[in-house]
Order: sequence, then structure tokens, then C-alpha cells
Amino acid sequence: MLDMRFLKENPEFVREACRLKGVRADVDRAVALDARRREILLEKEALQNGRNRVSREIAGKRKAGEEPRAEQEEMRKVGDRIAALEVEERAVAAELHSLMLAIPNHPDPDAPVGDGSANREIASWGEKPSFPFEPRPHWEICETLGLLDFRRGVKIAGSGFILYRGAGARLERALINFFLDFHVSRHGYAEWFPPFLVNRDSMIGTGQIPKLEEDMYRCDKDDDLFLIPTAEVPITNIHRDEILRPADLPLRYCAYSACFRREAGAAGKDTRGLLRVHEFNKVELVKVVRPEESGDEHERLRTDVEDVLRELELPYRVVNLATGDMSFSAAKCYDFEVWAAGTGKYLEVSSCSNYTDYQARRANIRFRDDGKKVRFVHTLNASGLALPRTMAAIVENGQREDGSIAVPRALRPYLGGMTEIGTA
RNA sequence: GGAGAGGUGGCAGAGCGGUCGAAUGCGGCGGCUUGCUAAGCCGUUGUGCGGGGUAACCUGCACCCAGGGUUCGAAUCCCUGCCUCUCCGCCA
Repeated sequence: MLDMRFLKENPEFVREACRLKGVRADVDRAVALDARRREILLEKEALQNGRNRVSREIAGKRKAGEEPRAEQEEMRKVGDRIAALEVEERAVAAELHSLMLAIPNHPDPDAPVGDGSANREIASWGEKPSFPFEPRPHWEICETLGLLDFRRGVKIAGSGFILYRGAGARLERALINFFLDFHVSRHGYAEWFPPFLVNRDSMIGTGQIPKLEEDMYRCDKDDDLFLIPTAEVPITNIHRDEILRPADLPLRYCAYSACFRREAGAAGKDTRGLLRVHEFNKVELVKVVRPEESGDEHERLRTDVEDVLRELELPYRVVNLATGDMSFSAAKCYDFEVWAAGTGKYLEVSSCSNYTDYQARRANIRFRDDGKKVRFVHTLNASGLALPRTMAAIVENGQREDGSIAVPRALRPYLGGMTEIGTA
């Protein structure tokens, strides 16, 4: 959410930000509603002031044994007027609030302007592996080795739900543990294990609602709960409605969670294998920092993600997302894409975003600066990493002519020392 | 699921329907004191939204879980919801 005062004073800037983000939002209406809200407030508060004063007089007179009927009658009328103003104020505030929730964060000047085609590759690492045979895609390899059972996954839940099996299940578990251990011990993140269902306030806090509500799985028959699309939601909301102590910052959290996405707008896209699924596992990194530190923390977050990719020996590139391609709440975002030899494509495995104070305003996360002023924090997060495409890349890049897969060195301790995965 | 109790400031904990934004204690912050020593004393200490002022600051309104209601006036009475605790039952 934006600061209303900022919007009021810079409507042109905000309109431009909406345009860059490719989001339609009624900025003028918001400004008008805000002005009306303050008008109402002014009148209402003057009346309340009067009523408070007269009520005190009434109390005094009653103590003195009088029955101040005239004043009471007068105040009843004032009360009616106040009530009417409150009704209007509530309506204006509600409309203003929902408009404000629909205005995106403004992009950082470093972000390339344009849609996805303006995304800029800013770094790359590693060599694409070469093979003396035609490399196969992971869905074939995993099926042959019995690591995944796509057919039965569909039977149990539907398309886009993965049934991991045997060494595949173990590899999934190994990756989760490896990611958590790596970020905790190597980068100093504090580990959490959050609920996978959250309430509406949490979804609003991180910005999934209202814009992406259709892409969320909902449990709203008896409960207004949502399956989380990422651990970012519960983890960032840990400090919702809190005022943090300056010594607490920066907070660096990491958490595993399953992630649930309806992928409503992506029907028929990337339907093969692990490329786009409705439920997947992910280890997420979340930072809560002082505003002046978020730029540096974003860069450090980026290197934390690069570290884990290098540890897994996965060739990757880093893309600075264009204004029109980054998410609603983000100001700046790096995508990490790993090379998958069998699919012959780069696969996005992490998004590393700086939300500046946008989520903090929505979720009302603040800190007391120098023990005095209360200010909004900045929030950031990155995947570290998303599992399915990571597994796809490991399987495809590590495949060998005999059909087995080489296990990256870093994962071996998590697989009982296994150096390869072959037919069981 | 059944029965009961309760939700007040960073924490603990008072609060007859009328100077209660709220006693008191702890904690925090500032200062004083420093020969009776892991101390004492004094002061201070919430948030949000408005208005005024370059600013320090002044000022109005609201906030005692949330939302309604009663009343001239509600932390205090009534209703609903949410949450917590205790006991019983059930259960991975």
C-alpha cells in the first residue's frame, strides 16, 4: 500500500508507476475520496468536541441536582448528525481502502522499463553441460527411474500434482534439508516452520489479495482461509501489526513450506513434468530491514541465492525484471534461471524481490527508529530455492548414457552418501 | 464437541455509566545521588487520523480484542464474532 500523503502530493508519479507496472488503478478517485474523507472528519470532530464539552456540563449540573433536559435534547440531535457523518465516512474510507489496495508499488529506477521482453540478463555462471547423446527431459528420466509417478499423481489429486516415489521422494526431502541447513549455517538465517493455511489479513498483508485472489486455493466454505502460494506469506506476516525494536533489525528468516497455486491464467502452458505444478515445495528467505538498508540487503539476498545454485553446480543466469514483468508489490526483482539440458531451456527457480515499504504498510510492520520515531520497515524475499524446477535441472544436467543420474556433491550427505541415482 | 472463566498500555495488574488515555507495580528512557554498594531518589514513558506552525511544539478526535446496540455521555451495560485459559469428552 502506498502512503496516502505521498499519493495526494504526487498523483502524476503514481499514475506513471501504474502505467510502468501495467496496472490499471483509479488514482484520481483515490485523491478525491481522501479529500472528502478529511472534510467529513473535520465536521465530525468539531461536533464530537462540542458533545464532549456539553456532556461534561450535563454531568456537572446533574451533580448539582438539576435536570438539563434542553442540553440533552440538543446533544441527541448532535449525536444523530455525528452518526450520519460516520456512515458516510465509513463508506468513503472503505472505497478508498480498496482503491489503495489495488495500486501497485512503484518500480525502482534500476528496473528496465517495459514488459517481459525488456528483462535484462545481468549475470550468469557455470557451463552448460554437453552430452555424447541426446539429453532427455526430466519427465522421461524420472518416469524411467521411477522417481516420479505422474499418472497416479493425476489420479489422486489431478494434473499438476506430483507423486514422488522412492529415490525421487528422498531427493525431494534431501533438497529441502540441504537448502534449510545451507542458509541457516552458511548465511545466518533463522529457521521457522509456518502454517500452510493463513487468514485473509495475512494474504492482504503481503499483497496476494485482492489482485491475485483468483490464483489462490481457498478454504472459504466454513473458514476464510487460504492455502499459501509461498512461505513468504506466513513468514512476512509474523510481524504484522508489530513495532520492532531497532536492535532486532535486520531480521533474516528462512522457512520450508509447500506452496499452492491454481495457475489460473496458465492453463495448458508448461504442462509437462515439473515445469508448472499446483503444489510444490520451496524454501523461502525473508528479510525485514531498515529502509536505508534494503538496497544492500537485496544485493546480499541475491548472492545468498547464487551461493546455493553454485553449491549445486547448476549453470544459471540472473535477470533484472522489467517494470511490467515484476510482481504487483515489488519495487525491484531479480529472477534466477537454471539451465536444464534436457528441456533445453532456462527454468526460473527463484525470484528475489525488494518490496520497499509496500508490504510493510499493508501488513503494518514498523520499527522504532533510535527509540523515537516509528517508521515502516522494508521487506524482501527470495526463493532459496523452489524445488521442482531445481530437481528437473539436477536430473537433466546429471543424466548419463546408462540412464542413471549423477548426484551433485553437496547433496550426497543428504542421500546417505549416494553418488548416483540409478534404476532401483 | 460439552461446561465454565476471561480478553485493559512493552509486561503484570486495578478500574461505582460522567476530567479514565486509564491507578499501581515491573520494564524502558532522562536526570540526580554515589561510602553503605547486583541500591536509592526525581522526572518521563502508547498508537492512529486531522488542524495550526519553518521547527521544537501546540491543538482536536479516536483507540481499554473486533463489530454492532443502549445513552446527553460507555473500558464500565446489552448483542454478535474472534481469541485465550480451566475441566470433561474425542483424537494424529
